[in-house]
Amino acid sequence: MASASDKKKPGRPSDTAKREAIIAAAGRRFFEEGFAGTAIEQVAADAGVSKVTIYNQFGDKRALFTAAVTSECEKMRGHFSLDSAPQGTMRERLIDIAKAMFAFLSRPEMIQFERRIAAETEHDPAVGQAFLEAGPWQMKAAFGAWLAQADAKGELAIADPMLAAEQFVSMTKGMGDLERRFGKVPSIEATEKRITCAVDAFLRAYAPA
Amino acid sequence: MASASDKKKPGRPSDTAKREAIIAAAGRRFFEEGFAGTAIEQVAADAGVSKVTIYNQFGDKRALFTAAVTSECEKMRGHFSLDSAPQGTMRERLIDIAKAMFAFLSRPEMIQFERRIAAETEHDPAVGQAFLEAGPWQMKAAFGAWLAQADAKGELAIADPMLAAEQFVSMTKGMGDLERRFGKVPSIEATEKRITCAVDAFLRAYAPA
DNA sequence: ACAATATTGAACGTTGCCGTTTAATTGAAC
DNA sequence: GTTCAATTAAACGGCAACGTTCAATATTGT
Repeated sequence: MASASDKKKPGRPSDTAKREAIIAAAGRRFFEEGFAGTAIEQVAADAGVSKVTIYNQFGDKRALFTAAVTSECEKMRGHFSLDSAPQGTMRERLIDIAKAMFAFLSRPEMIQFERRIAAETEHDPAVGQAFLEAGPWQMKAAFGAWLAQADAKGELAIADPMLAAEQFVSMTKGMGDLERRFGKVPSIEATEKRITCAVDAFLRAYAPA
Repeated sequence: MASASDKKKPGRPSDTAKREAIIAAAGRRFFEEGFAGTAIEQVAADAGVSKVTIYNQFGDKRALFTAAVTSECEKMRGHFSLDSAPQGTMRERLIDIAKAMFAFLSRPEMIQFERRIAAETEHDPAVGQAFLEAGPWQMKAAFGAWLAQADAKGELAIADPMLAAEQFVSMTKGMGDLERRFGKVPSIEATEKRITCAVDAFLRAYAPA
């Protein structure tokens, strides 16, 4: 039986390459200039596309925005993995994980993206929800499971892994990402120190008996 | 000798009450709708003032924005104090402080303000800098001093109080303020548990020998 | 009273931008 | 080649908003 997707529409098909170019250009503009500050004609120019094509494919400025957001969220989904460095002592492994996390989270594009999503959440809560599900919550679940496994193996003594995961991530970030969000780039040394001290504090708090 | 401020300009003086009303209205609009999304005529209407008055007093839309930001930062400056509950055990005191901090930081106006400042920092780094100095950095210094005092009295064993202050604040916030920034309001119970567990972890990590 | 400045309401020019329309072209499928 | 739909450039209507100008009025110091 032929499914609905088998129905080949007659005529010229829409150019998917252009569609992707549009979404990419829209993301760049939206996450840099904001929603109200972005002109669709500028997006069209960036994508090398006519403005009418955008309206034909997305219909609306807000629809284009949500398309850009969901695209970015999909790119983010599962982008962070914990398979880095399963070797070494627990302290070394935690430091590696913390470094990878911090590096992933403090990329300029990520900071930019978070800023805009947060600002836009006020008018469209669904945007914030989508981001939370695609990013932070997935990361928390993955790392929480990792900690639960460490607890089961007796390498750590953690009663509530999900909460400990939050504490760990929060401590490694410290005020670092906050400062970044407000324009100050922390030095390498400060970041290193922050991470190692956070790991040490975490280990003192959750060392097995 | 007469200073420059003694020079009284002839003619009608500018109405300071109106000026404050303008700044207040501008803050409300800017921090709710964003810079690009705010219409000066709307600000004028909110403040019960003519649009020309705004341009006479501030000259520019961006100047009005920075005036609103600095005003808000001044209101924030020193608004948070640590004199709450100097009684009780260390655990009780820390819990009280953490609750006060979290309550202060997760007020809707504060979340809104942070969102907009972060978004605007991209185009005007001075805005982010001003916010950091008026808010987070002052708070960190105050609480760091508090921890150093506790260390001196032997109630805690903290080598680097400033860094420990970051860790404490970060843990008590956990993902709470992040979720708030993206639209999810955490439940009272979750917040309470997060705070007490953070305090306990902090005490395990920094208990005196 | 007078001079000097503030404030106001209204209107204006300009710009930017959303969303639509039109006519013409291009490209794929049959 | 025909047919159907996507794409394009250009132009338009309309709207919102910035910033300015102007004449009239209000408010203060001398």
